[in-house]
Parts: sequence; C-alpha cells; structure tokens
Amino acid sequence: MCNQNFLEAILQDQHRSGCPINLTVEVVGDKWSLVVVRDMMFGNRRHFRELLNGSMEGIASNILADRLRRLTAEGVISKADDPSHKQKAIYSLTEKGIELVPVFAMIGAWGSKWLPVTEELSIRAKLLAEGGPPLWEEFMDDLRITHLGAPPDPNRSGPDVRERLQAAYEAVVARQAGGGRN
Amino acid sequence: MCNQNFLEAILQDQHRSGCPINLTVEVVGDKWSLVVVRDMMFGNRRHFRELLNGSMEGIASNILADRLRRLTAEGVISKADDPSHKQKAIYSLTEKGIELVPVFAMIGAWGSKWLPVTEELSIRAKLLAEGGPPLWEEFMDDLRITHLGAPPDPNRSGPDVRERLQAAYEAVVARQAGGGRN
DNA sequence: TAAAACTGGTTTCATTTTTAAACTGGTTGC
DNA sequence: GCAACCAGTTTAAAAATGAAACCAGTTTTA
Repeated sequence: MCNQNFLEAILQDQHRSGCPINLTVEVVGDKWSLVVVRDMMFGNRRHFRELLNGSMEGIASNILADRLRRLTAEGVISKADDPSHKQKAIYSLTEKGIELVPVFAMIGAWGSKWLPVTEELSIRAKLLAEGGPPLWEEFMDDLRITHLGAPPDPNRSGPDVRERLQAAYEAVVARQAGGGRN
Repeated sequence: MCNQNFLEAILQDQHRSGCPINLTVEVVGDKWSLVVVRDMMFGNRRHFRELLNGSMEGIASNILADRLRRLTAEGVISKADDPSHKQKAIYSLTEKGIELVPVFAMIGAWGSKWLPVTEELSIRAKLLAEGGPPLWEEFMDDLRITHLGAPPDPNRSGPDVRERLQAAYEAVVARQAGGGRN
C-alpha cells in the first residue's frame, strides 16, 4: 500500500512541528489532495468513479484511493454508503473540509495572478475572489446543505454558489467555442 | 539530482491543467516548499545555513538546495550574492512570493482551528488572521522593503509586522517558561 | 436471464522522489 | 595556519508515485 509510513505518522500524531503552516502542509501538502477536494467542492463529484474519470489532471486509481483514505482519516472528508447502490460509496466534505473555502479562494487568486491559467478554468477563482468573504460564507452554507445535510434556507431560491460558478465557467467555454467573436 | 523530471516539466510549461488550484499545487504542493517560504517570510532567514539549521522541521540540505532551486526557477524567490562574503548567497522573496501572504494567513487560520498546533507557534497565525487584509498589506509592504529594497515609508516608525509577530511569539514562550502562572 | 457495464477499489512493477549522512572545495576570522 | 563557516553535492536506501491490469460483487440492459 502507498504512503503507509506517512499515514501512520499522521494517525499517530507524530508531527514535524506544531506550526499551523507545517501541520496544514502535512495534511494537504502533496500533488493530489487539494485537487481531489477541489473536485468535490467545486465539481460536486462525490463518488470514486466520478473523481477518477472526471479528473482533469488524470489521477491514478490507486493514488485516488489512497488520498480518499488519508483525507477521511484526517477528517477533511467522510465516507458513507450510497443507499441507491450496494457498492456505491458517497464522499462528503466535513465542516473541516468546507472551511477550506477561504484557502481555496486565496490560492485561486494567487494562481490566477501569477501562473499560466486558462481563462475558462480561472473564471471561478476570479468570481470567488471578487465575491470576497460574504460569497465564501454563502458558498460554505451551500456546502453544509449538500454535504452535511444542513436544512436549506427557506428564504433563498435559485442556483447555489457552486451552480453559479459552474454556469460562469460554461459561459466562457461557450463563448470560446463560438470562435471568440462575441 | 532530485526532481529533475518535475523541475523540467515546470520549466517547459508542461502542466497537468490550466486550473489555478492545480498550478499552485504544482508550484508549492509538496512537503517543504511552503515551509521554506514561511521561514524566509516570518523568520527572516535569508541564507542557506540559516534556513538549514533554523529549520524547526529538520529539512535535509539536499532537499533545501532543491527547493531553493525550484522556487527560484518559479520566480517565487530570487538569489543574489551577499557582498559581505564571497560564498554567501542571499535569498529574497520576489513580489510573487510576497503575495503569498494572504495564502499563509488563510492556511495559518485553518491550521490553527483544525490541527493540533502549539500555542507559541500559532500566535503569529492568530494575530495575522485578526489583523485581516489591512495587516497583510502592511506586512507585504514591509517585505517589499526588506526583500525588494523598496524605499521605507518615512511616516512610520517602530517595529515592522514581522518583528511584532516575533515579539508576540517570544512573549508566549517567556510566559510558558515562567511556569504558566502569569 | 444472460451479457454488458458499472461499482470501489487492489495488485504489480517500474520509475521517481525523499531522506539521512557523509562529504566537498572554497572562504573567512582569529 | 588552522578552525569554523559557506553553499551546496554525493551516495545509497527507503518511500512515494504512476500506469496498467485486474477483481469480485452489483446493476442495467437486451
């Protein structure tokens, strides 16, 4: 199995230091963990095959299985049976995972400013940065509804934050497919 | 040499995707890069030996050399000769590196809330989160002075943000050493 | 009802990365 | 002239990654 030693170290609380930066790096400081959480958070991918086949970056199934196991052990996500299918597992963000939204917002803003992003893939980051903390809070509340089963707010209607970001992404793709004239 | 393939891939702009989250993960998504930048940013460690011997987490010299090389190639830090010593190199944050401050603030806040941090090592993260964007801006301006040689603001005096965070850290350590009575 | 497709993974093996430790060639201060 | 200091490099073992094939049970489809 992959990562046996590091996983064991984490589970046994054998940390390199008690620094919050270091501890966060120990939890999500690798090439895949944040990408997996991103797909759950912004892409609403909740099943193994969705995460595997929908992965833009092409994660391998053994790595995905390992990361899901580690993120679950860390309490960033949780795993439950999907009642619709005996073999299906559904992965959800925990409150701990949901509160990574501001981290994603800042990372997205930094990456969009300094790295060679594509327009369609950075539109979500752009909108999330522009929306600021109020939008992040709304997004987190939406995630609590879809991932934690929190009761929906009866006073609001229409698409949630994730759907609005997704629609913005699709609008850019559609404009690009139109030949860039519009 | 370590990481030859990944380094080459980065330098040749062979990215897994154009997503800002993914690209950021490709740049700093490993167990050491953010720790090195943290020590430069908050600990004002500018030389190889300072980073090596001062490393709380115990980085190995070959890994440190590799990360400094990669971060330099990515433009997050820069390297210059230290005029005081023919062999001494001085590493500085670039503007790209300085603008990681909000990312560190969010990561620090998340880590402090959800991970087993120690009090003395999380006081900086706590103050940075409480200070919010105005404090981050002040901190970045200070870093531009010390790392980029920007002209100091003649209207302000007293310790800069890093020094104030450091003093807060030392105050906690002193209180702890006093037996926790105060 | 039999076959096909789908479920969440595991296994295997080659490659890449990390790690600790020893080591290097040159520089500086005493 | 010698010890301490400088930025790393070298070596070899351990660990992590990655691609691909594979698996047994479940559900859908023809």
